[in-house]
Amino acid sequence: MDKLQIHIVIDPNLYTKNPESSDLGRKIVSQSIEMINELGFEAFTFKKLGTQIGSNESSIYRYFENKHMLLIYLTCWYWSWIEYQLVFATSNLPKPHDRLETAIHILTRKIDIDNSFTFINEVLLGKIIIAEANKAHHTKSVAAQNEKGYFKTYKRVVERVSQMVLAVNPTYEFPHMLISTVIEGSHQQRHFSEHLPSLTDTGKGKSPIERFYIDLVHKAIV
Amino acid sequence: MDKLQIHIVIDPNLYTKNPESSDLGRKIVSQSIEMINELGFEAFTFKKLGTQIGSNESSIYRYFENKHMLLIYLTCWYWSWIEYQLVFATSNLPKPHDRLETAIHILTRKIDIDNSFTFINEVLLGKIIIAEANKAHHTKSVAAQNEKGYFKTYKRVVERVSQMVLAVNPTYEFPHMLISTVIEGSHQQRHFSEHLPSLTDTGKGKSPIERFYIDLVHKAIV
DNA sequence: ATATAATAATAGTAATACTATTATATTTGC
DNA sequence: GCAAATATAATAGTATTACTATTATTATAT
Repeated sequence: MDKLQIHIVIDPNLYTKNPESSDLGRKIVSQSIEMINELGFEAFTFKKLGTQIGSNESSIYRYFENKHMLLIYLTCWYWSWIEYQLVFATSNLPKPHDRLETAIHILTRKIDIDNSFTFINEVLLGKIIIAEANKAHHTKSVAAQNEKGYFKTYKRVVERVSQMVLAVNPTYEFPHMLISTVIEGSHQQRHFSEHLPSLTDTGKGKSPIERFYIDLVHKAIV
Repeated sequence: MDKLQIHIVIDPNLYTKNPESSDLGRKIVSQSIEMINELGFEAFTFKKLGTQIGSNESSIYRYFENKHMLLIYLTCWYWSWIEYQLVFATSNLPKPHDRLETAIHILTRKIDIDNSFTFINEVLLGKIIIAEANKAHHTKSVAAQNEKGYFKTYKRVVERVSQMVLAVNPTYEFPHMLISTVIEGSHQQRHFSEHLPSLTDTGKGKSPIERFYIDLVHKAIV
């Protein structure tokens, strides 16, 4: 059977020229994911990327204003992808409790490859989000203009799941804090479990991170 | 009455020359805190700092290998300071539950000035930790060598409070994840509440962040 | 008063993050 | 099939960064 081909639409403010519109553009995106993973975001440059994909630094600038915007583009893609999974996976669940548990599962689980999207390696992208995404948050200059556009998808994800929390318990006072804590926390835990295991309790049974957060949310809102 | 003067000792591996040993050194530390706040860590350079304190770029290099090490120094100072408060505030509390609640309070509360430490502005330093500290975590190059030294204090804080969790409930499975989630989460929430309020539930009553996390921990480990 | 250490001034380098200009392909419209 | 438009590549250049090295000056300690 044919694969379901879905298309994630990205806010045009995040790029100068749509990278999906050409071969070079797609190469820029897919190879940048690889390279940011290998080198880290600091050491990653458009010059190196150009060399890697057999193209020129200046050509990359026609797609993205700078490497920060590229990171924002990637982050935005990631959250749109998560949102899609969220909506898809919860669409047929009538019970609020099941819906919420499924949502938390999606937010906290280990990322797997999704063949619906050809030129993006979701596993590597997930690692970038975990390791580097706060750099997008915390850049003073970028903030002003792009905060709105960039955070739109992320906010929507938090909002959606917060609504699921309220569906389970309409009187719970802190749904947004709970969900953003879960999202950021689970990313942090995955990062720690690789680099600083003593800050986690990994190794305890299977999928401890998911179990921890599902348990946490459940107890919090009862 | 005289102020209690306490001295926070920092691992000598984190500096080339002890900044507390000279006037210039103290100026470097205190002014860097101001400047990183104003400019953000990216835009902050030793050259600018030198100009600001009427000294030379190259003189600053005699104290810190580079600006990343300075950030690590500051972060380390911060966690040592938190640890000191933690130990101090819980020292006379016999009941495990009170000890834990006090600890969570210290980890999540808004930072206030502490006159025991003359040349460091804790409020601004706290903002730096919230806004910029993950940059210290997530730099691939720095990681290898300095992770150990740098994370020592942070880990100790997590470990201490995790022990308090276990004192309340010895069977709780995820004490480290819980505490590191609380620490990172509360920082994130303070950042969001200033810049992206829709990701939080600020405005709901007084000290919502503290209340949220105290409630969360309490329910989690019951 | 001299030796030692700390700081400041100056200069220089390699790399980064771009911008601008021009040349060369490639696509598309007619 | 050819001109016009567009996309890409090559080259060069600039300001800034993150340093290092060298030398000069100042303060301090003995």
